[in-house]
Amino acid sequence: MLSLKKYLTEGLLQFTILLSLIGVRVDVDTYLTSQLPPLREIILGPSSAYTQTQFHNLRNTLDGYGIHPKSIDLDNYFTARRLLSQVRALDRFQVPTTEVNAWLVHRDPEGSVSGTQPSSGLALESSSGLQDVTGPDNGVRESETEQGFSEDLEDLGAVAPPVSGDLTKEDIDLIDILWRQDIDLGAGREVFDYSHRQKEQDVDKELRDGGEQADTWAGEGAEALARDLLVDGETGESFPAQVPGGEDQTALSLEECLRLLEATCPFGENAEFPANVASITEAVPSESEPPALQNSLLSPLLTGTESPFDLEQQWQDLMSIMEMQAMEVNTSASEILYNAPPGDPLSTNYSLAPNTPINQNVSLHQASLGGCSQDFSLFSPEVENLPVANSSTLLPLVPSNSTSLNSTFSSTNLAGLFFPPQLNGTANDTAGPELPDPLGGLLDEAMLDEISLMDLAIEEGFNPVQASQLEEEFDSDSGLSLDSSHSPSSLSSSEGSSSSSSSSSSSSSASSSASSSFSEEGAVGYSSDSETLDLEEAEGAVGYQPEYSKFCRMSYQDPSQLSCLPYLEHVGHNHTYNMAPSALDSADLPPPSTLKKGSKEKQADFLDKQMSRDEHRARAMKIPFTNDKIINLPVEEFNELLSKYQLSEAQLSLIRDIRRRGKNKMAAQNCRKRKLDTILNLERDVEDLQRDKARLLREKVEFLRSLRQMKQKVQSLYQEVFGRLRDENGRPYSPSQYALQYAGDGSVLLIPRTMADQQARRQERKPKDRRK
DNA sequence: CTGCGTTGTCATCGC
DNA sequence: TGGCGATGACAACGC
Repeated sequence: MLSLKKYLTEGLLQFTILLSLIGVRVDVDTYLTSQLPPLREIILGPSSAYTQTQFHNLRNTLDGYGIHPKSIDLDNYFTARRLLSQVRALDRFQVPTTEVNAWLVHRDPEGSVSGTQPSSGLALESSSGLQDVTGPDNGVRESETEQGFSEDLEDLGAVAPPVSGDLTKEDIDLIDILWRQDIDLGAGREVFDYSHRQKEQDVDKELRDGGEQADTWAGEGAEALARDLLVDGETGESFPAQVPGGEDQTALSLEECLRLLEATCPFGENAEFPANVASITEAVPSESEPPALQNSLLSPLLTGTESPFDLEQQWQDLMSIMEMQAMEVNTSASEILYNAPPGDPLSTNYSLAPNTPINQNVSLHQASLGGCSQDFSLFSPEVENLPVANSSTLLPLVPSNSTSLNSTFSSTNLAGLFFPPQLNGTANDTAGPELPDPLGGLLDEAMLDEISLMDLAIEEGFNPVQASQLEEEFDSDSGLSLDSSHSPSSLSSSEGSSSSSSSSSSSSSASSSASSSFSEEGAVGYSSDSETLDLEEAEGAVGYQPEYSKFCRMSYQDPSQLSCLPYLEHVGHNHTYNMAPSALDSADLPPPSTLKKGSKEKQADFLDKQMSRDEHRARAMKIPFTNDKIINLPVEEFNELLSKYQLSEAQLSLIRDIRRRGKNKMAAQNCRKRKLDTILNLERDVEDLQRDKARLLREKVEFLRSLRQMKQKVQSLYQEVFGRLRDENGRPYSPSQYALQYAGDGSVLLIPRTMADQQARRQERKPKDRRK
C-alpha cells in the first residue's frame, strides 16, 4: 500500500512537473499548505535577506507574530514592508547569466531517470536546511513559524552567516551577482521548498526517517530531486490567488506567493549562495549517475579542472556554442523563432520545437520564473494549443479584486514608471490569464536580427549539411564537450599560429573557437592536410583557413628558404623555359662525345632545369659573378662589383636586367604574400565581427528577458501590495479608483487614479520632450 | 585537352 | 631623374 501510494504520488508529481513544463501552473503549494500546515514556512521559501535583519528585529521587538501568528494586521504589515522594499529595489536592471542553466536544461530529461548534478546539489542544500527543519517536531515548527522570516531563511537552507542590516551598495551588487549565479545553478530556494514538501510527504508515508535526510537526499533521493528541480522552478511561477477559502488561507497564500516572488528577485540571496556553492561543488563527486553521462553532461562546466564558477569562461563556451547553434539555423524565420539554441536556457522559454518532446527543451527558467508561461505561449504555438491557459490557476490572487487587477496594474503609473509606454501594454488587451508580452516587439526585432545574422552566415558559405551534423553532435548531450574538443584545435590553428595581428582579442578566442572551427571545417577540412599544416607552420603563416593551404603552396619560395625546407624543394616550379636555346646549347650542353647517356646527362639536365633563365643567360654571357650577388647585393656593393670587372655593354645590361627581374620576383612574392595575409585578416575580421554581432544580439535578448521578468515581478508585487491595502473601514481599495505611485524617493504611495493618470501622462511626455 | 594553381616577368605607379 | 618597391596583368608551366 505504501509503495502504491508512493508510486501514485510520484506519478502525480511527474505529471505536475510535466504540466509545469508546458506552462500550466499546478498549485501544489495550496494542496500542501492545506494538508500539512507545518510545512507552510518550509514551502514558502526564505524571505528576502535584504530585509532579513529588519524583519528579524521587528519581530524580536514586537513579537507580535508569536502572539498572533495568523494576525492579518501583522502579516500585512510585514509583508507590505517587504513588498515595498522589493518594489523599490526592482528598478535595478539585472542581466541573468544563464550558462549553467543551460546544462540544467539539458540534464532535466536525464535527471528524471538518474540523479544528476544539480539535483545532488540541491540535495545537499536541502539537507543543510533539513537539519534545521526536520529535527524539531511540529510543535517546534510552530514556534519557528512565530519567530519570523529570518528563521525561515535559515530553515530554507540559508546556512551562510547572517548579513548585517546595513548593506553597502557593493554588498548588494555582490548579492545580486551571487543570486544570479544561484538562480542559474537551478538551486533556487523554491527548489528547496519543494524538496521539503516532497520530503514531508514521504515522512508521512514513513518512507524516510527524520535523521537520514541528508544521506537520503544526497543519494537515493537524487532522482526525485531531479524532478523536483523542475517542479520547484515551476512553483516560482508565482501567480498568486491559488488559495480558496477563508481569509487566513488567503493571507497565507499571499505570503507564500510573495516569497516565491522573492525567489526570483535579486535580493535576499546573500545568505543562501554559499550553501549553493557548497552544494554544487560537493555534489559533483557524490553523483550516483553513470560516469559517462556525468562527464558528458557536466564536464564542461562543473567538473574537471575548470572552476565551476568560472562563469566568464563558461559563458564564453556557451556563447560559442550558441554561435554554432545560431549559424546552423538556416531554414526559416519561424523555425528560428521556435527553435532557439538549446544552449540558451532563457531562449528555450519560447523554444519548444514543434517536433521536440516537451520534456527535453524545457528550461529551468521557464519552470522557476513566474509568469513565463505567458511569453511561452507567445512563442510556441504548440504549447499554446495545449491546455495551458488554465485560467483558474493563473488568476490574480485577491479574490475580491481578481477581476480587475490586471487592468488595474496595467493602467497604473507604477508600471509606467518602470516601463516606457510602448512596453507597458501588460494586460490591457487580454482579459484572460495570458498577459501580452510588452517586449514582444523588441524580442521579435532581436530575433529578426538574429535571423539576419543567420542569413549572413549562410550567405558566407556556411555549409548547412555540416551545420546539421554539428547540430546533431551538439544536441547529443555532449554539446560542450564538442566545444571543448574543438577549442584547442581551433585555437592552435587559428589564434595560435597567427602571424599577423588581428582585432581579435584574447577574449574572443574562447568564444570564437567553436564558430571559427566550424567555419573552418565548413569549407575543406583544415586538419586533414598534414602537409599543408606543416607548410603553414614552417612558414609561420596564418594557417587557419582551408583556403590558405592552397595559398601557402604558392607561398614564399625564396631559394634560401627552400634550402631550409628540403621537402619543399619539389614543390616549387622551375621556370627555365624561357631560356634561349642557343644559350642552353652553348653554355650547358657538355661535349656529347665524352658523356654517356646516363646519370651524368640526367644530372646535367636536372641542374640545367634547376637554373633560372637569368642564370642561363648569365652563364651564356659569361657573367663573372653569381646571380645571387647580382640580385641581393646592396647598390653600393653592386656598383663596386661592376667596377671591378671590365664588362661589355651587353653584359652590363643583362646584369641590370637580372637584378631588376630578381628583385621584382621577390617583390612579387612579397606582394602575393601580403595580399594573402590581407585576405586572411579580412576574413578573420569578418568572423570577429560576426561573433561580436551574435554576442550583442544574445546580450540584447538577455536584457530584454530580464526586463520582462522584472516587469512580471513588479506586476505581481503590485498586485500583492495593492490587494493588501485596506482603507479605514478595512475594505480593500478599488483598483479603478486608486493606484500605487512609485515616488522618486523610494516610497510607494496610494493615490487616486485620476491623479495617477495625470502623472502617468507627464511621465510619458517627458521622454518625448527629451527626444525633441 | 582543359582547368586551375603557381611562378616569373613586364609595365606602371608612387616614393 | 634614376632607383626601388609595390602591384596589376599576363604568360608559361605543372598537375
